[in-house]
Amino acid sequence: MNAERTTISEAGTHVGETVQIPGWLYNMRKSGKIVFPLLRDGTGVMQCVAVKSALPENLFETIKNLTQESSVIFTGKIRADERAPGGYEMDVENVEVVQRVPESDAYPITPKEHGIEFLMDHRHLWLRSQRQHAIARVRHEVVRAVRDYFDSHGFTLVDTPIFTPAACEGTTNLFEVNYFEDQKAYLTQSGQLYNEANAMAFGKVYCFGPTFRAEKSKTRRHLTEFWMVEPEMAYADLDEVKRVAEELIVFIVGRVLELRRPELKALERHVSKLEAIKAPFPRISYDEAVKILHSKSSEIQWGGDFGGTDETLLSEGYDRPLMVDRYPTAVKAFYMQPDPERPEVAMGVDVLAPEGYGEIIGGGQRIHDAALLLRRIEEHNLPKDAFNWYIDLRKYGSVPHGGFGMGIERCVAWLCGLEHLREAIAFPRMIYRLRP
RNA sequence: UCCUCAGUAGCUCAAUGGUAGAGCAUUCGGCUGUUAACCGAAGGGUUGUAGGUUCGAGUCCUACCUGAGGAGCCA
Repeated sequence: MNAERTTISEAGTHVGETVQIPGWLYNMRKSGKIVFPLLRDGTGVMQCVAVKSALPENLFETIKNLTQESSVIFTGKIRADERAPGGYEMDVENVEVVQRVPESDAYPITPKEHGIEFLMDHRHLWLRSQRQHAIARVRHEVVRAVRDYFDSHGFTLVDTPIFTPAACEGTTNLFEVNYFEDQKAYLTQSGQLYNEANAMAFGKVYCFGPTFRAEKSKTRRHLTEFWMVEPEMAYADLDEVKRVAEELIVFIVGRVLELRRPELKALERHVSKLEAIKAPFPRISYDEAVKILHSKSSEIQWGGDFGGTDETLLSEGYDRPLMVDRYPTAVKAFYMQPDPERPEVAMGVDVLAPEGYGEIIGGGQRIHDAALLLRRIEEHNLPKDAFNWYIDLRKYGSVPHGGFGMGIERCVAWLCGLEHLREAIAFPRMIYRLRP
């Protein structure tokens, strides 16, 4: 039989034709002399129909005795049917069983409920479920939108190293690795410092890759390995950083709404919440944020950083991402440009996603004055020698510049309405989970 | 590192200190339009580990292990 091979997503273009679809058995409902195998092929799930009277005896028995997640190649005629969830069904004419999962070692993830521990232990199989499939496709769309946005706005992709000789910020939250016999290296927690060098070479750059934080955080908002996109722009001030961050988010949300509606529906995401994401985003200062928090009976003191609850309290008053700028210089990184009119606050901005999803973007304007940068490095007790190259950037044609980092998983979790970041990446790495 | 909660059948969960049970999954039987299909039957257990209290512990106590949620820290 030489039927044309196709996919479930393309089945609608083959109505009336006999085609071949390779995939896996997702589930099967049986009713005596008629069975309904659900075929999954990575592009979708399609209900097939096998009728005993229309098939050779042994073929019908083969189909009827298939087990969940067995790999199969179904051949049959595509038919539009209102009763089918996807709109199309296949009347099965033949099946090639590539590998039949034995009953003695049945597929562990059944169509019923499972606990998170079990599912995380079987993450390599859990990815086959429709929900995980939808999340992965939204993530793909987010990544594609990020790249399209920067690629079409004059940014050059210049990726930064994963191995770094020293910390960008503190040293306590870095993963240390042996670098041959006598050296230590650290896994990057941000490409920003190198990004600044790249920005002085190319004007506008971005890097996009995994970052690592050895913080012992055990919450739904933390991973030890996550993906971050970081743009950096020469001749950009804080307002420009905020403008780009806003434009990027609006672009991403628009793309996901345009191309991933079926996935959002599968995730039961309230699309109206995402349709509200339009420029301009509300912009408030840290000072105002503290006042708002006090009015909501938070006990935050001026000078402290926001906790998870504070971020939720702040964002709940808005239907779109909230930009908070001018944090106390003391709680921010050493390279943050102080406000010339109020040196006690820094020209940094955090973007808090709505619905309590917290900080998805952090960034700001960097110090461009060599003397000030040197002073900050000393104040933070950082090893000056390690930063000589970074200080060079202020010696040879220094310009005001800035950028930000956006956490991909937090962005995906927000767009998908996930309760936990661990579902936003295929194989999450968390403090107490390194497998599978 | 700290706080809270939880570990019972392959999975999700019940079980007043007194004979360990149900649903799903699996196997067998029934059903030609099912939508997490349904109906009937069967098999399936060292109750996370080690101690302790008790006539008797899944249940109470101690320690440890594993996991979950949170705090601090952070995207």
